[in-house]
Amino acid sequence: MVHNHTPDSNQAPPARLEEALGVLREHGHRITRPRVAILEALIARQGPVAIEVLHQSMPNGVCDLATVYRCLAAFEKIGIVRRSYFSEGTAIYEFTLGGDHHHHIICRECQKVEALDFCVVEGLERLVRDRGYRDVSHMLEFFGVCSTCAEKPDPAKNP
Amino acid sequence: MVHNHTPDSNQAPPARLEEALGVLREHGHRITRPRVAILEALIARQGPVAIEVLHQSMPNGVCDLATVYRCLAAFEKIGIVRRSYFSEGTAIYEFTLGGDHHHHIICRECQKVEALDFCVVEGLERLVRDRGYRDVSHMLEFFGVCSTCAEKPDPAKNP
DNA sequence: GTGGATGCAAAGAATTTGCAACCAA
DNA sequence: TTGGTTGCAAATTCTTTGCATCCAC
Repeated sequence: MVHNHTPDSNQAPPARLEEALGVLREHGHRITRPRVAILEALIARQGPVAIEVLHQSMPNGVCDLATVYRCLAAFEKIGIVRRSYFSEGTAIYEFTLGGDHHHHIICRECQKVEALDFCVVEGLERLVRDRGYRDVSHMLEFFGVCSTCAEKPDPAKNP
Repeated sequence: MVHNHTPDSNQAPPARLEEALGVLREHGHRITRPRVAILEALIARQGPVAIEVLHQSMPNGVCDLATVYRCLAAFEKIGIVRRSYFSEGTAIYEFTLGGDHHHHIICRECQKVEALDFCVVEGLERLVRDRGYRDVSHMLEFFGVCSTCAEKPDPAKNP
């Protein structure tokens, strides 16, 4: 039920990067060092990430925070990433190319993300469509405190 | 499957207000004019509202915006309201007392929100708990373009 | 060479907080 | 009376934007 090692990829990372670069080209966007770095960080993360966290996970000084915001906004428009706003109010982005539709379990303490390979909700989208809605999509995420964090007395960030 | 008129109330509005005031007292909070006004506006709304919108819907000058933020945060702690962050990044609060757990359909164009009275996901939380997570919760929302917006050539904000 | 992209800094928007005055219990 | 609340304003945090410079094509 839960993937531990390759949470959300059906393709190897290099292939996913290539696919993303291809989509960028198709849309007339340029392939720049910051963009490649952002995509690599996104793919490496294998799940939803906050922009700030993504930026910090990138090689020192390879890219400005403002650029991360701009690129992710551009990536979203052409379907490379998905943006959402979990419970904390800060934007979260997730790489979407080449992966199955799935959901996550996010630890409230350490923010660790695990993917779940089931989705029982798709059938429900039909009900929403029957209601007259078009382009229906959904978002489902689980939150909790992972066993590792639950054992620690202090809420230290330690996956 | 979809409630159109009373999205999330099993009780009449006055009863809901009384229940909320009772919860406030139980937790040692005071009943003030701003708080009653906020609760009334929340109950009248019968669904999720953005804080700014809620504030504007209240009687002229009855309460400061900062107070709305503070009260809603307090209400959330004692279970009177639920906070979430749909797609726009601004916080949304919803009155929850006397209502069932449920989810929403949000129109991507006009942001109209309708409530759905089912939740098939709760059973799945068990799977997450079995995985070792504690304090498990989930978030599920549907997005789409409502029939009214789908008919309009321009994406004007018109529910 | 040229227009799209980036870095830096400043602007905006949303939310939180400090503090003195206020009022519900 | 008294500590919880509020209003107002300043401070934070997150995100967007202006503009000169830079670089991918």
